[in-house]
Amino acid sequence: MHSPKRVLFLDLVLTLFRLNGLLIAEGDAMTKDLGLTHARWKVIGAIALSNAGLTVPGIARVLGQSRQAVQRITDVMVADGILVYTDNPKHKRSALVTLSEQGQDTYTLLREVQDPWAIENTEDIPIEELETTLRLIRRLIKKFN
Amino acid sequence: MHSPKRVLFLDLVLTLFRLNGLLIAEGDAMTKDLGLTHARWKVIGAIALSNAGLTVPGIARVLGQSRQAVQRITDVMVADGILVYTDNPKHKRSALVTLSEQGQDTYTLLREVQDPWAIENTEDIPIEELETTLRLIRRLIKKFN
DNA sequence: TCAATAATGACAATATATTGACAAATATAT
DNA sequence: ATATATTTGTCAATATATTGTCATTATTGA
Repeated sequence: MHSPKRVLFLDLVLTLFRLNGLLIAEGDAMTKDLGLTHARWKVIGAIALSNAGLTVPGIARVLGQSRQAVQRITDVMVADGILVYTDNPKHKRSALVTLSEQGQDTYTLLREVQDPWAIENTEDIPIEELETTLRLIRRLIKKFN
Repeated sequence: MHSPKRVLFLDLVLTLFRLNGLLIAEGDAMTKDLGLTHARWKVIGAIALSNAGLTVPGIARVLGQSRQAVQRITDVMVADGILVYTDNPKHKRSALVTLSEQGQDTYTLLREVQDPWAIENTEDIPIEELETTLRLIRRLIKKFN
């Protein structure tokens, strides 16, 4: 029994792996001069895109990574003065991770390269397709959570 | 100036990172009993989905990874008897990576869990949305290649 | 309320991946 | 053809990520 949907989906999964790698490479190239690595700009991006504050495990969930991996990199970034652990009213031990002043400066610089990049690469893509894709990705995330 | 497309895209990127992690977790859970890790089933999947043969750098390109990382894991898998390096008529040094008999058996077992998984998780998703998404992802890959 | 369950920080061991470098093979352009 | 650029295998150093464990804190359900 042939199921084109099955093949489509497995193809999509493989393609997502590939895009994931390419996006990381794009980001690394983009942030080379800012002294960032993908482990770092991912964390900064996750914090920046969050409305409420994020804890270390929260960042890990957003990024689809283990909390230990995120903890490791946030510890280094706090030591480097890019991030700050701030009191979390909802949890005694699990601090909120926020951008320090220096971190905000870094984020500003990041935006200066990231925004044109985002605009340039979506120029020829209809907004409806972006929305359909984002909705589908979110739907899959919900399944796998 | 607000650009909803820019935000949409950055959101999509972050969401893709997350799905990437969840897909790896899904695959690892699915293949736990087969003695596979994501580094391994990704390689098997890439080979299986390729029509022509794949070299180590070819697999790396498909997976969006460094060729060195793939070389490392294929070396181990060859030592374990899952993969075989076979003559590449098009290149003197760069062998084609193929499944051994044992590797094909493993792939059969993989399919037995992967297929139902793929079917189950696309049941409620219209094929048009899958196609739109796959097309968009491919379009992005082309940009970043 | 309070017992059971889940989430979290911390630490360690291991696996996986990137980056850089070099020589050999291949592809490209002129 | 042939010089130039790219690709590839290999090795090494380093960065990043996962997995497992345990004590502590939060959350949930009865």
